[in-house]
Amino acid sequence: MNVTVDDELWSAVGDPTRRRMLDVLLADGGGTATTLSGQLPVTRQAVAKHLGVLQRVGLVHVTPSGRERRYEVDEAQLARAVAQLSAVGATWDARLQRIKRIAEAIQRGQEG
Amino acid sequence: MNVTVDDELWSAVGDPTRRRMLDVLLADGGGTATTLSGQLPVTRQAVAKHLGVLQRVGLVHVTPSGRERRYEVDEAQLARAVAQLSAVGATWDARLQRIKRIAEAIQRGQEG
DNA sequence: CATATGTGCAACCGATGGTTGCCCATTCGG
DNA sequence: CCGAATGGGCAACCATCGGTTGCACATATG
Repeated sequence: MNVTVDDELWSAVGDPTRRRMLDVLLADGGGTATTLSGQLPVTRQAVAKHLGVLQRVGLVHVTPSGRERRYEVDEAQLARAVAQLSAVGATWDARLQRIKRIAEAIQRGQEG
Repeated sequence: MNVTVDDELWSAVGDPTRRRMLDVLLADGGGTATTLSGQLPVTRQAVAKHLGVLQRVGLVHVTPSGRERRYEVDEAQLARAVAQLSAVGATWDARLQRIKRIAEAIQRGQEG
């Protein structure tokens, strides 16, 4: 019954800036720290740190080319992250449903 | 097409300890800072801070009774949080699907 | 009334997200 | 070929946050 989420993966997508970075990367099909920072309200260095985090958990992979380092989303890993999000959501949903059923049962008992 | 998630609500459920707290609260139907800290690997004070965060975003509400302060999950707000989680998941899913379709189209073009 | 128990508040610590500043590498133009 | 422009890495620094300890305060309870 434990939620048992991979906290690393979750906290990687837990940061708002990182979520937006993933968004931009998905929309543009990849990018560099510099191009990303141009589309986000943070500096290149901040973006670089986030890219490091995303890379460590495998959500992006990097391809050096000349003096650039192009980052792209690892689709399989992002799919895993999505699965975990919905797993937690499903767990809570189930508990809320159960509580609702119990509450209704109690009400029926009091009415009857 | 922006993800437009309520960052406050997301980051509230983004913390692993807070997720576990919500879990315990749902399982037990509520609790105090002291009872919660007994079921979690953190001190009462840490739990109290987290309860403050959860209360500020409306995920729990408190009922003072004597010297105790009993906290319970606000089911409607948790349902909202769940909805947001699945919304982000759905967005990413959709983008991954689109990328997949494009990739297949390119491959067909190269083959043909 | 005295003591045990539940909370709150404050100081402190380490990790993290963010910044600025500087230096190195590669590319590009005269 | 050499110098400027551009992309990137590294380090110092700051604020916030999750966590701790310590202490003071309020309320039950003997």
